[in-house]
Parts: sequence; structure tokens; C-alpha cells
Amino acid sequence: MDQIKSPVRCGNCSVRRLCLPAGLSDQDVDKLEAVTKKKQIVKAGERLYGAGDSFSNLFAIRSGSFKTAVIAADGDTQVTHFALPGEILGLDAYSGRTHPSYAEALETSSVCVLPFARLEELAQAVPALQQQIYAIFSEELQQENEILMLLGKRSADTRLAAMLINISSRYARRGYSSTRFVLSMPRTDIANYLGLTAETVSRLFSRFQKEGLIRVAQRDVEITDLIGLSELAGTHCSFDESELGRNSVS
Amino acid sequence: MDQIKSPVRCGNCSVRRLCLPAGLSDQDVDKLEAVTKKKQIVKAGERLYGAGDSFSNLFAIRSGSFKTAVIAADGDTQVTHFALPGEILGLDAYSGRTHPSYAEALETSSVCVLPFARLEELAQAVPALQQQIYAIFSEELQQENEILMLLGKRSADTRLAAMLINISSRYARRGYSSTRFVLSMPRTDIANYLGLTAETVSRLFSRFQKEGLIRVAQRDVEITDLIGLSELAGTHCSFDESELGRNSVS
DNA sequence: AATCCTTTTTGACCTGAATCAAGCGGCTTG
DNA sequence: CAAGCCGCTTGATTCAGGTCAAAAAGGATT
Repeated sequence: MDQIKSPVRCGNCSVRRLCLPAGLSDQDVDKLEAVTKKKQIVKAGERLYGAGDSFSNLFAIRSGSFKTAVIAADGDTQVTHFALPGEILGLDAYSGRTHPSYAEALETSSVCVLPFARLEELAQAVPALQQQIYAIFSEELQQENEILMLLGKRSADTRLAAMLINISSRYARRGYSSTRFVLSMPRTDIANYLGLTAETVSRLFSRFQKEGLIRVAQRDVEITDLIGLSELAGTHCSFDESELGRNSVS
Repeated sequence: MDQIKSPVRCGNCSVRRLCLPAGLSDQDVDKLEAVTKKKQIVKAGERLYGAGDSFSNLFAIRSGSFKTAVIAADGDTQVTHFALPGEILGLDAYSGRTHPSYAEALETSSVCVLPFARLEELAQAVPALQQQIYAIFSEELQQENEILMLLGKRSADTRLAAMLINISSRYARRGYSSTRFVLSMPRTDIANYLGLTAETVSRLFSRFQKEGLIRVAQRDVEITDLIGLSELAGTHCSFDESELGRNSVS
């Protein structure tokens, strides 16, 4: 978990639009860079922070990906989120002054370290930053509600379809392909996140392929029928539904 | 949904310690009261705000209780939270400027209306308020993670036990009995919240009673074996486990 | 390229909770 | 006070997804 002292520069960061600097003036971004301690590299499988660690920093993902998970009293864990570049990790630790969850890198990843005390101070002086912090908190709450809906009411196939659509659209926002990507997490993590077993997830991947919705080889996924997959996921997909190639629905 | 212009006074509010004023000096509480528009009474079954309503206010619950729920594209709803006095409703609406969920009173309830724009302004000047807002956001994220664990990994009986323990401890913090209370929501809402059916919930109430964990008559619940119920819930209960009356476990 | 180890896939079987279907209070309303 | 309704309970049956077991496919290490 190397710590690199090379200065953090938001200006050349590919996820600048999605991260804390969103909505800030160049001048305010400079101030934000000034409170950002450093970059940090986390290798696959290493933890950025553990459950119970004392809270002092937030982390902004520059590249790579993480899973976050909570650990129950009986040792059982629940994966709560898969985090991509531009997202902020650690917000749930604020109130307890200690991390209730842990964050583990799914691949070699790079993060910006944000000392929260200094960030808080800066936000006090920069309303736009304040607002961006609220927005990030609020978005995270909204996302969790979506997942609650999945886990509470949806069948296994709908859950997986929804997750694939979710990942797809998040990659798209980051300028990557929305139809072809590599899942950085193992089946067990996907299963845990979706409240299923690895066997069920594996069977579903096979079934989706047989049905022509996706092509999948290990962690390499290509969505071949985005509309169909979106219908299965229940989220009316944001792409134009008048698009050819499928006549939908009952 | 009457709006009462009588001045809001945090000083005499029973949930002052749990609400926005927590940690604020008397002077800062005065400022908070000044930005609070009014009280509002919401009758059982009425909505404080609907999904899609534009966002301008947060609501602090003075008395009563609410459920919040999200609505999927197919019209299906998922209850996401049962809110008690002292809690803040509407935070998830910040980023989208529109409420992604709705809040419905489970009984006649009273709330303080907090225009967010003014609250935000005040928080900019009062660091303690700022921090309290962060804390409330952060706590809510933590809570959601607990529910994810329930829905993702736990059996039906564990889910209901966990919910009863949760309600119990939240009543306790508000100075009410932790062992005897009236559930303000119908079985269908409990079932929906826990990702179960009303039938299953009903059967579990019956079973818990047969096993001597609770006594239940309709919505009136008495926990007769708090330790046993806590064990079932998996959350090592915060009460002294050396307490007599039960020799535990396998 | 042989070994070990982890991840993934596939198959056979089982079970917990959903679904379907009645009946039962308690509460409102005429 | 009867009628109707809604929320709750209880029973019988079904099925989606879990569990157990084993094989196959990579990937890393020597």
C-alpha cells in the first residue's frame, strides 16, 4: 500500500466530473488539491481500511475498483457496494468515528487520500464543495434504496440483470464501453452482493448466454441484447427503446 | 395536513438530543429555530411528500411515525425505513432535487419543516450544525448497510427478530419501554420491509409467542425474552448477558 | 510441463418461504 | 344489530434458489 507524495492533480484526472471537484471553480479545485494529502496505491486483495479502523480520511478512487462490505457479529459478511473511479469511500464512518465497513481493492487501484477534518474545514468556506459533499451522501442513500428493492422483492435473474445494467451504465458514464467490460470481482462477491449463491450466479450467467442476452467468458462480459437485459432488470433502459432488433413485451 | 404557525421550540422537544439540535449550543439552537418554518400535522395514511415531488424541505419528526418507500418502474414498492421521532426525512432527495421515495404517516404525526436552502446557509456559518448534518447522513448509510445484511443473508425469523430488537432499542433511546410497545405499521408493511410476505410474518409472530420470546396481540408487542430474541437476531444485545433467566445456546 | 490451488461450472437433491385458499376477529357504517 | 370490509391468522401445496458434491478450467509456481 504505497503512498506516493507526487502532487494530486484533479485537472488531469479522468473522473474529475464525477468526483468531489464536480461543480467547483478552478480556484476552488486548487484549494481542494491543497488539502488532498497524497495518492495511494492499493493492490488487489488489500484493504484500504478495515472494519473498526478509526476514521480520519475519505478516499476518492482514481482508478481501479473496490468492494465494501460489513461484517456481522457472527462473522458473516455482506458486500454492500462495488465502487468505481470517481466514487468516494468512507462516508459511512463519519458518525461513529470508526469504519463500520471495510474496503478491499478488487484490482490494483489508486486513490486520493482526503483528510476529513481538513475537507470539512474547506467545505465550511466553499459552499460549492459543501453542496457536492451533500450530493454524494444523498446519491449514496438513493443507490442503497435501489439495492434494497432488489434484495427485498426481485428474483435471482432480475437481480443479476439489474446489476449488469448498473455496471454497464456506470462504465458508460466514465467513457468506457457500456456493452463490453471485465468484471473485476469474483462470482462469490457478485453472489454475496445480490443475496444469492455463487452457483446460482454462475447458472444465471450460463442461462443469459443461452438466451442470447450476453456473451460471457469468465469475467469478460459482452452485453449482446441491452434492451432485453434491461427489460429483465425492470429498469426501463435509458437507451432509445424504439431501437430496432426487438419487439418487446407482453 | 395542517400547517401550524406556532413557533417551533426545540428546547421543549422530547427528542432534542437525537435530532438536529444535538451538539449545538443554545445560541445555535436559536438560529436553527429561526430557519425552521413551522410545524405540520400529518394524519395516518397521508403522505408528507410523494415520490417525484420537488425537493425543498427536510422534515424532522416530532411525534408519531412514518414509513418511507421507493416505487419501481413496474409500480412495485419497497418499504425502506420506519422513521421515529427525532429522525430526519428527505435527505435522499438532495442530489436529484426531487424525492426518490415517499414518506407516509403510520399514525397522526407532527413534523418540523426545514427549508433546506436556509438550513444549508446556516450550516455554512455554524460548523456544529454542519457536523450534525454529516452525522445524520452517515448514520443513515450505516443503518442501510445493516438492512442490506438482513435482506441478503438472513432467514425470515432472524429478520423479524432483528427488526423487533431494532425497534425496541430505538424506543428505549427515546425513553419508552424497550419491552412493550405498539407497532404502528400493519403486517404487510413489516413484510415488505423485511422482504417477506404478510403470511410469513404472521406465522413468525405466532411462533415467537409459542416459543416464549414475545407476547403479541395484533400490533401490541411485549418482548418476554429479550436475550433470546437478541440471540435469534444475531445482534449480541447490548444488555448485560450475564443477566439471569436464561442459560444460552448450543 | 507438472503440480497445486483457486475460481467457475454443472448436476442432483432438498428446503424455506411464497402462493393459493379459507376462515376469523374487530371496526366501521347503514 | 346486521352487513360488509379490512387486517390478521392458519393450513395445504409448490417452487425458486440453496446445499452438497464433483468435475473442469484457469493461473501461478517451480
